[in-house]
This record gives sequence, C-alpha cells and structure tokens, in this order.
Amino acid sequence: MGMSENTYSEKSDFVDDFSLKIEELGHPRIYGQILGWLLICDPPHQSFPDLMENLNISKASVSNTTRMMLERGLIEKVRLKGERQIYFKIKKGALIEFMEKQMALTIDLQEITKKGLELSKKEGGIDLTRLERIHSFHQFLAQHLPELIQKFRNQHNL
Amino acid sequence: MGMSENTYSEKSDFVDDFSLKIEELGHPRIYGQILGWLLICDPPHQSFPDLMENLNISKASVSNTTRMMLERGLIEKVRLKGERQIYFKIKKGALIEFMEKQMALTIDLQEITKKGLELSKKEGGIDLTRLERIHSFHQFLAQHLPELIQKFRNQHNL
DNA sequence: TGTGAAGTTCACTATATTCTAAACAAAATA
DNA sequence: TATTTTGTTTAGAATATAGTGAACTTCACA
Repeated sequence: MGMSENTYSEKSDFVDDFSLKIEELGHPRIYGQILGWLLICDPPHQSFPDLMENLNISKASVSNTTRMMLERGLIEKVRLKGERQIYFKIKKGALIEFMEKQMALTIDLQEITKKGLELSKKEGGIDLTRLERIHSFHQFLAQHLPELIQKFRNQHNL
Repeated sequence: MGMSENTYSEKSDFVDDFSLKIEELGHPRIYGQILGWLLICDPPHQSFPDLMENLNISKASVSNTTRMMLERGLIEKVRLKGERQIYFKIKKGALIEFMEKQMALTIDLQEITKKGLELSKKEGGIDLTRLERIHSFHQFLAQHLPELIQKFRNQHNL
C-alpha cells in the first residue's frame, strides 16, 4: 500500500484519498469529494460557492450531487438566519449508515447464494460445495455483522 | 427489495442477480457473470466455449477477463489429460478472500480518516467531531472484523 | 515441418457515466 | 413590477469502460 504514514499537508490530499476510496467502493467520485470536504471544512456547513471553489466543480454538479445525497440522507440543508444561501452539512451518523449499507450489500449475497443453492439441489447431480462454502460465509456475516455494529453504537451512544 | 423468496428457475437468473450485486460492489459485471456461472455450472470446470455459449460473451472477453481473474487469484486453470483445451474453475476459498478484501477497503478508511484528523488538529480551530465519529467507527471495524472472519475460518477449517 | 485447434492481442465500436454550460425558474429585494 | 441573487434542469460534450471482430501467435500432433 503506497499510503504514507504522515499527516496530510493539504486538505485536498485528504479529499483525494477519501474520494478515491469511496470510488473503489462503487460510488461516484464526486460523492467522496463532497463527503470528504464536508468532513474537514471550516465551518462544517458549506455553500454552493464554497463547494464549487474548493472542489473545482460546477454549480450544476453541486446541485445534482447534493440532491442525490439529500435523498439518500447523507447530508442536510442548513439555513442561516438573514442569509439567502443554502448551506450543506454532513448529517450526523450518516457516514456510519453509509458504510453499514455497504456491508449490507455483502449480506444480500446470502439471500442470492441461498436461492442458487436451492436451484442446484433441485436440479440434482451438481457439485454443491462451491456454493455452500460462500453461502455459509455470507450467512455467518449476516448473522454477526449487525450485532457487531450494534455493539459499536452502544459504546458510542449512536 | 424486489427479491423473490423463491428458488430460481433458471441458472441465468442466479447469474444475473449475482453479477448485479458484484457490480454494485464496484467490480465489472462480467466478473460476476463468470464467477456466478462457475459457482453453479456442471461440471465445475468450464472451457472457453462453455463460457462463451452460456454467458453470451466473446472469446476475447473470456480471454481478457479470465486473465485478470487468474492474476487476482479468483479462478484457476485446469488441464484434463488428453484434452487440449484449458478449463477454468473457482479457486477454493477465493470468493471468501474476495469479500474479505471488499471489507478491507472499508478498513482502509481508518487510516485515511486518521490522517485527516491529524491534519485538522494541526490546523486548529476545526470542529473534529464529524471526523472523530467516522474514524472511531472504522477503527472499531479494523479491530473486530479480522477476528470475526478468523472465527468463521476456524469453524469451517479454512 | 506443416496443419489446424486453441488462445491472445489490439484497434475499434458501443455504451455508460460524469460533468458542464447555458437556459430557465423562483424568490427576495429594490 | 423590475432586478438581482440563488438554485434547478437538461441537452450534450468529454471521458472512461466494456466488449467485440479479426488478425496474430502458439503449440500439439500428424
């Protein structure tokens, strides 16, 4: 892993690394850019021009992406008294839910492999060990991941 | 979730669901197609023409994709005595490793958020609670996920 | 060595995605 | 009501990716 042990010297370095990793998880890069920036910006709420200037993205990108992120509950709008502009900030706990969903995808495979197994059994004569192995893994995760995450929530009052 | 509770009636249904989910995890769809097929095919090893016909993909796609999958250790070549053709089969335990890596990505974020935190502290005056929350989550996962998976391996002698 | 079967490579097409510019809408203020 | 500020929409450009056909290579075996 080419990942340095040092602290970042620029906020943009953090945003880059963060967004690349979010992209690797299967999401648009701009998601990670906005999320990453909203994690380290000052103040925690940011306007359209704030996002446009700091991330070098267009107004339309800000509009479209924030709309999607609002729908998915990742961020929320903030209105400041006496100000016309909308500000956006990370919704509390949203990133944890985001990662939780990420892992739930893995768990979906439990259901899929289960049905695949039933098909293979119905058909007969098919070697089941391949599917059984991966299915039992997902079954195990489906069983234990939620309680592991719950344990974290309890520890941190979330 | 539009996922039926029934068993699939066609192998292609399983392959479709499986490959769509793999795609959602950020991988090329054809990965999921080949992996899914290799999980339920009979026999477990498949030739070039087998894959081309059952998945409706070209010879070139089989060649390119299997090369990548071999490099990443997902599948392996099988040679049958007296046969010139190469066969491919799922490498034992490969899918579990694949999913493990998937979760390790999530853990990479522990390192990234840690460095982001250090930057924010160095800069001073920045609200740290946002990053601290997500970092502690990843730290928690980085600590507990490996041992959870190890527990599975122990239970199943893998 | 010649032949044909098996697999690889690569340039290109098709497709999907991302992002933007620019026109448009809404709403506050003058 | 006219003007300005703020945000939305949408058609299309730019880019990336996936997938293919066809030429090419390799190699077993006659």
